[in-house]
Amino acid sequence: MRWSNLFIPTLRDAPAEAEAISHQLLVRGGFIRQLQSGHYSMLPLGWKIHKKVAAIIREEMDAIGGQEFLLPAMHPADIWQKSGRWETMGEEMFRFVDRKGADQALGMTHEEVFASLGTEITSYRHLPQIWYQIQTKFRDEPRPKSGLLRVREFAMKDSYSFDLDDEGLDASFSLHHDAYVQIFNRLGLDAFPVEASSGAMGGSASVEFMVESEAGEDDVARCSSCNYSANVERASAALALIENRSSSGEPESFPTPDVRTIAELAELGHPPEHQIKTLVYVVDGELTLILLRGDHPFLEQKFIDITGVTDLRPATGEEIRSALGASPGSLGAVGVENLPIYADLALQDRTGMATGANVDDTHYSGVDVQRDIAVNEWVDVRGILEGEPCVDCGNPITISRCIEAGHIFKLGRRYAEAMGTTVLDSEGKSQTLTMGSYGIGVERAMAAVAETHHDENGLIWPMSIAPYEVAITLLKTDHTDSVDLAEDIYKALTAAGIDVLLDDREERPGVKFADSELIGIPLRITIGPRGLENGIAEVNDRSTNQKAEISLETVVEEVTNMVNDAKNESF
RNA sequence: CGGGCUGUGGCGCAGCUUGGUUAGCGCGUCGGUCUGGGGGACCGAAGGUCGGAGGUUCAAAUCCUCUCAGCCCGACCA
Repeated sequence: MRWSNLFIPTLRDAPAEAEAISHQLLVRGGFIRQLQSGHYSMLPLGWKIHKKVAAIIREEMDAIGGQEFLLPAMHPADIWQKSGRWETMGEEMFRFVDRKGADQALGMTHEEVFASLGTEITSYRHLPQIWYQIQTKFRDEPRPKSGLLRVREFAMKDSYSFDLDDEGLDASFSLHHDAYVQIFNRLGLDAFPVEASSGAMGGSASVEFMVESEAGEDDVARCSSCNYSANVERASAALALIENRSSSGEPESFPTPDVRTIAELAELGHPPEHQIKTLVYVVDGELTLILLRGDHPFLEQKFIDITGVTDLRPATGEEIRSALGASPGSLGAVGVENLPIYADLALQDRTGMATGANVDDTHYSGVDVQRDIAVNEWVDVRGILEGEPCVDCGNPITISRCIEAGHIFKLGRRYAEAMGTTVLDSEGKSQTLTMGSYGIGVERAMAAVAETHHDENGLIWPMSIAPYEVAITLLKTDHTDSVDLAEDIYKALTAAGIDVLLDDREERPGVKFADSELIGIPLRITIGPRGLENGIAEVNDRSTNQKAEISLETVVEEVTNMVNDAKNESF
């Protein structure tokens, strides 16, 4: 294409509201524009990348036997009511009523619809099936942010596997796992799999594909030496050994006026690791105590995943006072018998602990957890800390910020059961299918690439998804020989199947260089009188900043090879 | 939902405290001249309901009230 005919509205300054670097560069480069918070228009340049990302995903899904569908974005309420998610999805699902008075929703994901279609699989002989689509999802996010990273309307590749048994599901899951590795590799994303929480999707296991980036929203714990990696929402760590302090025969109360926090109690000679933190939550409507070591944060997601509760919120001050008779700061579980008590595993066998006495301004010391507290259930609900020992090998854990680029789930039979997705097995008996679901957000993948592939001059797209593979920068538009040469090279490269952008605008060279770097075209051929005289063209590599002077005789062939090499490199 | 910030041509901003000609500046855009290997110079021009509504006032971008939108932090989130 000729740049002079294209709509590529580049900006010198990023809009003030853009903070994430991917957001700034995608707007400045003329790839996207915001319509409203969380909704972006794809401009021609952005849409070209979008299509290339989607094409890679399609190739890899097809390669594992996936079949492409396209399902409606708008759903009747009843399929969501069948799975129970009409209620549980809450405000995140866009809902409205049509003219007939029927409840409608905009699809945030498609387990229900695909599982319904799956009822037409009638025999085990037709299994396994892998079905997918690349389609628009709508989610009323409480806070869209960072440009394309978290939006309310986006294209998602979502796929769904149907199998008879767990072995089949494992196989389908593993195929997706490998396909995802391949997809992210081809996108130029350094994504790694981590154990994840399944959240609202439910199911037995899930793996997220993470790309390390400050712009991300997840924290991932990784072992510095072995392969252990997990989202902190479910990560575990071994405990560094702590010597128990001795306990006397029974807890002793002592006055603690104005002591409200772990830190304040620590000043009185009770370090955080020798304290019990008592949290009061309302769990599915029931007031509940959750105990942790003083220095350990509580991770609600781990609690939800372990207990399977659906509704969890901190208790209010009044609720706490009426149940325990004291205010936060002096709470404890010693002697509490009428409330359920969950305790973190780190408190097991601990003695000589300090905790609130359920009397304002009073604490206990010498608490023996086993002896003095009626723990109903021991659970791993603490957030792990940087540097703690790995559960597998004992080496220190590091925690890093990541973008969740993909997430794959073993769903089990939950949705198939709700939708009646059954087949007859080899013995003629009806069996409910087991499902997996697997997602990649297309725009988020673009943003993740932008977030990790840029320099001070702009974006640096990998060859595999670059909007144009080669830019021809024509320095002097009134120099006939240059124009003719640029046209010839443009035609020859295009004929060789290369995506070429001919910058034939009547702009000064500096503007053209700056623009081609901003929009991140991987290779640039510079054509000008000076090179012409010497029979050479200058070829610049955007990622390495290397320049080569190549004879005009061979430049088409060499650039073609460079493009194809770069495309194959990431396979 | 809680906290903070911001809305003035396509983009970035000033003006607001202390109300007062025709609302400025840079970038970009259009026409022209000179230029031409890293966002060039000069001349000329177009483009603005100052987010919206109401109010105070002789007079409102500026003061008051309400409201809408956007961004950031938190909560929340496949």
